[in-house]
Amino acid sequence: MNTIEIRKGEIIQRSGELNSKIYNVNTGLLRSYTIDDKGKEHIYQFAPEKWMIADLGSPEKPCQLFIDAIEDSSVTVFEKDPDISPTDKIKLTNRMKVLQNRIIMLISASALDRYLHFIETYPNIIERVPQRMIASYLGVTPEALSRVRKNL
Amino acid sequence: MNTIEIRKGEIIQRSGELNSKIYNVNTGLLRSYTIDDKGKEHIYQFAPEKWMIADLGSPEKPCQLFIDAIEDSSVTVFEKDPDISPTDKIKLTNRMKVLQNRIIMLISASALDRYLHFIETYPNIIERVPQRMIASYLGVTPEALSRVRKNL
DNA sequence: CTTATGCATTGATGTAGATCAACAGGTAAT
DNA sequence: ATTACCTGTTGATCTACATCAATGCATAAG
Repeated sequence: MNTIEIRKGEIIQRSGELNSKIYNVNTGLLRSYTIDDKGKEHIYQFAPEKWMIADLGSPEKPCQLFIDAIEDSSVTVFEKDPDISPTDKIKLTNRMKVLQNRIIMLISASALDRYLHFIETYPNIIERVPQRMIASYLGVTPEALSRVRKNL
Repeated sequence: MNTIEIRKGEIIQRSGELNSKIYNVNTGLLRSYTIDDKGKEHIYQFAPEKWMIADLGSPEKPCQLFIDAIEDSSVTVFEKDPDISPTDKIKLTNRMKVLQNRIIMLISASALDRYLHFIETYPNIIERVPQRMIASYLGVTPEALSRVRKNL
């Protein structure tokens, strides 16, 4: 468990690598994402201050997510430890709530509704992230998001 | 922590209710789902033997998921306890891996690919569940899934 | 047997969002 | 200042999937 500085654009985990770390963001902003066979990025998660970010696969298996910094960041690195603290437990639960909501949005809501839900859930992130990344997170194209926004 | 029997079709949790329970399936098959404003179901999770199922929102807030039994089932009921055992921790981690994969599928894969991924991940569930429920899980209509299957 | 209910399939048509392409402003590098 | 790059926007077209509606086929109920 140590703290490291990551500069904007720096990749700290690549798809296919082995990795047993969980990152806790102190300052800045990270993201995790996949790159599909057409070279297209699909963002899985944003992690601003106080959020955890990791590929949750088994430590001995190659992970499927890239993680990099959208802003210069300071993160604390943990091992994927079977022993977790009560605080981390709460975070884990919160994280799962987010996943739950997101899946529901993805299977049931239009691009517009997903966007509205997003700005409600992450009001602070919108200004810090390029629009195309939000589109990626929402599972739509940047063009589609631009058109959604045009209609307020 | 006690064990209860649930008959096929029985609803053990409704959207809007307060609920602080986590269900561990011993035998049978449960599902959780939402119903949108058009009355359409969107399945969030299937839970066969040895799986956990719950709405992970705060215990004091109304939950958003329905949970019912697709088959006669026997389930063990737990409180959403901040203290979890190492075994449960592993289950929780597995659960999050599933969520991760599912989100990636939803934001990046076609109906066909999602279906292929599904039968790979849950080969045993396909035969036990009506096709329209799988469609719901995949976030497509039954008609669309039927057409996907027609092309092998 | 007859009727009813639920599921899968098929066809016709509609539409949200993808794709492709061009263009405009902003910022960084030379 | 000039070039290059990146992001967002807008338009034209395409397509995957939704929607609506009808049909067949089971199993269950009278």
